[in-house]
Amino acid sequence: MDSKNISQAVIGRLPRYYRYLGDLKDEGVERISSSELSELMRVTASQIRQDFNNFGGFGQQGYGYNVEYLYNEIGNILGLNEAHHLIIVGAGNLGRALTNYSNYENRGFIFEGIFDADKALIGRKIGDLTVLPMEDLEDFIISRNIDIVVIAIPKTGAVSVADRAVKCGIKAIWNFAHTDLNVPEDVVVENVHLSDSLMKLSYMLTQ
Amino acid sequence: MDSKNISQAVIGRLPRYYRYLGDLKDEGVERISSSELSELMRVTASQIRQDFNNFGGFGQQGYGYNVEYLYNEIGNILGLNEAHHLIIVGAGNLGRALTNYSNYENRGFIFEGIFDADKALIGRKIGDLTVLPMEDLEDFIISRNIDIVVIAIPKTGAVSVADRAVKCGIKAIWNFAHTDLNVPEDVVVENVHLSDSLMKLSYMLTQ
DNA sequence: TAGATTGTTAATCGATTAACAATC
DNA sequence: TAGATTGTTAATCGATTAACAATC
Repeated sequence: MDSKNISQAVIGRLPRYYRYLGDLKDEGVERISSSELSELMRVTASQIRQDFNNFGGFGQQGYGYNVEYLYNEIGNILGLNEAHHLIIVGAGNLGRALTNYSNYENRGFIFEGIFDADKALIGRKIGDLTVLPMEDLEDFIISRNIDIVVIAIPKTGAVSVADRAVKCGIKAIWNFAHTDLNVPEDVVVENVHLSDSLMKLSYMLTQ
Repeated sequence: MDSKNISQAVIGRLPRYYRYLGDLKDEGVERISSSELSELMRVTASQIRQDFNNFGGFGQQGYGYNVEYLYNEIGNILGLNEAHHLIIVGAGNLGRALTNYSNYENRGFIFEGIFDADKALIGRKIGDLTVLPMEDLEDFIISRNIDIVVIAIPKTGAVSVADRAVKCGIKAIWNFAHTDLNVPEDVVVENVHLSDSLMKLSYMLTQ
């Protein structure tokens, strides 16, 4: 819960810890040592202990870590105890796929609306949501107190949508468009560049 | 084109260089210096030069880099000049979204088939493809010489699909399931764990 | 208490940045 | 030739691993 500067490397590993600890918890495992977890996750035990100690000690000498406690603590560090209000811009296949994330795994993420520029899609039901027109974006963000905007449209429209959302005071963008977004310092951007990922795969194949 | 060990950090940056160079090329820019590119991409010029020099010199003292030449070279390093044959397992929204990647940006990636366990989906058309039943997986991979399997199903089925595909000799897996896959050393796995990405976003929001 | 395992310091390794000689 | 900018070496910084004293 400390706010000293945690490196990106550490943060990037937290969700994976969270995933493994969740699985262990579901299997009814009560305690685990850094060396057991190390073997399971194929990382060094040193790294595990160092990572956890960035946030203060979660373990106990001679015993190890309590799985459920550690799971919850990491969840808190990740902010999963807080509710986040999202909208999706883009009601194509990708946007629709992402609406599923509200259900099971990530209960803290509440998808409040989905938008599209295509007149043919407006009014269509996608799960509990109804596709809204782009003109409603600003009003909706403000009235519903939206934190996070998911950009699931091609790069041509992405920059302008990001700008509009930023002007309304959103705090974060989950960006699936193949472009980088320039936003003010206090707005967080998490990019998912699928084509970059596919290129990395391609690179590894040529080796 | 060198095969000395290139670090993951460098490889991870190549697609981004490729993206920026592609844009510059499209804008008709002929040459660029590391310091100009540095400003554009917000990384250090030193890093750019170091990165490129992992693969031999692409530039010229006093001039900089030729945009088109550099773009093509990085494309070759990434293996984009070679054809890759893919199938998608999972014809849900995510699987459907991914079929689009064959079209525009990544011409080297040829999506040959899409599979699903859901009887209701089998036979349905998705773009040029027809949804095939899971029983056909092995025959299809072998007869069509498939390199890459895209796993776009929930984690419950993912491990067994990966195993079946590996047995047929596929070389790589693009994994969207929320689980790690254990595969032989010579099979490449590129994970896209969307929920991990969302958790990272959540973490950054709490800071 | 003895054994186990953490928390934490120190050592190593690798990646990034700075500097500059080579050269177009 | 002079100016510009790379390629590359050296310095710095940060992340990972190893080691061990603290302690449950």
